Amino acid sequence: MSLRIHDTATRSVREFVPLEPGKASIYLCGLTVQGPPHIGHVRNWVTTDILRRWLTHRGYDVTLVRNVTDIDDKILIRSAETGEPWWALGYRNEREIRTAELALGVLPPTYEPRATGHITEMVELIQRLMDKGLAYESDGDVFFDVAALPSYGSLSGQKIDEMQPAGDSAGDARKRDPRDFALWKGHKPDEPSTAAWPTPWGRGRPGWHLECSAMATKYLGPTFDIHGGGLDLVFPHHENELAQSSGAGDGFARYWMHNGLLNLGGAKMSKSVGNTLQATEVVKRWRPVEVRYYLGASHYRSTVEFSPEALDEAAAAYRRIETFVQHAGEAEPAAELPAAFAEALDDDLGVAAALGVVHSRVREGNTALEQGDADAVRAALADVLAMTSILGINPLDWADGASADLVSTVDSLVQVALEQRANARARKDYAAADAIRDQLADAGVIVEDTPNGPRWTVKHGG
RNA sequence: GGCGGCGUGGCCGAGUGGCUUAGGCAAGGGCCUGCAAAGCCCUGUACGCGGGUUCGAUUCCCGCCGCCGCCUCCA
Repeated sequence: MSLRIHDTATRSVREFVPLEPGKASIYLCGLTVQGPPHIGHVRNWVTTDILRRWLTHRGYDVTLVRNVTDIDDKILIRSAETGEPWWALGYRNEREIRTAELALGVLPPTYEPRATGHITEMVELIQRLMDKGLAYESDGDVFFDVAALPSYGSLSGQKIDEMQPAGDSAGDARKRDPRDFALWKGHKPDEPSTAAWPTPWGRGRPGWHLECSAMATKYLGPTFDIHGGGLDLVFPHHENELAQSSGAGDGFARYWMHNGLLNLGGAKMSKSVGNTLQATEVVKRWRPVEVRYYLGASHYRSTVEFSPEALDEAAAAYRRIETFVQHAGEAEPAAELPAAFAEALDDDLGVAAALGVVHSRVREGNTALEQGDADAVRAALADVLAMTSILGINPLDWADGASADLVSTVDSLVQVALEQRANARARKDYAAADAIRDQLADAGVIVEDTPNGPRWTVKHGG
């Protein structure tokens, strides 16, 4: 079977057939860098990361573009409030993205373009829309003429006449229609002069939707495979992107993938609501790999109500896998994945079902371990490593970075203690034996007895 | 008002017109063990409510209730 993914535009699961054989192009809407990333954003990255790893495993050469919106109303407002230059604010938060991404094992995008670096492309796109009669200039601003594009609303299923006219911009007298949206915003006197660029229609800055159309097309071409983002972006953002690009004559995205939102306290985690949990904070309380397991474990299209208890459970589930890997010795990751695992991921990225397969193999591996069936242990381990690598949670990749020398040294020291403990146990002085074990535990070394003698591991925090 | 989604056993979370009806966490019992830990085995019989279709529905249809998202900046 081949990969099938849910496409918002058709509201159905469709077989993924790339534009070019052997290649997959993905555009993901990134952050507006008014603030640091929260774990709702991280969930989106983890989903995309798994998709990317899966496509790569399937033999596709993946190009992933995730933009940075580094100029927008909110950034300027925030800058005005704090006195920090808008661009400094943007760079600072952009660095936070990279930090969080790195911590969570999310592979960095192929390209990560900033909006302000693509003004030329945006102006060209506006010009094309103007030439087609789909955009008009009005008192320094340039708007998209929604009524001139009959297909407007097709992505989100919105009926244009049923839309609730609301919001500040709806009543803008410069618009021909309240639903028209800004492609370009004329410079206002109270805004910094650095936040304005020259255009045929005067100085100003780009509208949010325009940025993505321009950047996606620049790096992926007029038509590309997958456009991703959070469910909250379907309307108006993605609808407007589609209107701009298709209006200009580009094919644009062939599949629209939207991930469900992460809720906190019963409401969508968002900067506007203020119920955000910063990625850096979560990673302090749980190991990053555990957070990654948690965020990836439920289906990407479902809503997740964030809860510390659920994250604890996810962490326990991950540790079960990790413990097996630690006990199982060594093996090369399997060249071929278990069929059920592959089928689960092919079915619209069924990570939860795929994890079920991982845990089944772990149980089989543990049984083999108990029975001393080395071949079966190795086979199970090989499968587990291969599967967890696809999901970005291979315990070996997340192992603490102690050098081999250090491990060897600690092992020698622990062996000395274990010898004393063995002596104590031999003379049935269990109080002394347990004292040694407790002391090691205090030092972070967990000792477990097995039929083949004691083994030790370093305790994980959290 | 319009568009879309969700409600599964103590918890998280897949899934399916009937088949032994995922997986994890927690709980109880057992095995192993000096103890502990890890692990293995067993147990729990769930699908918001009310109708309908069907030989049979948690799964399809209708209604209702509850929750969430979008229609305004938001991954």
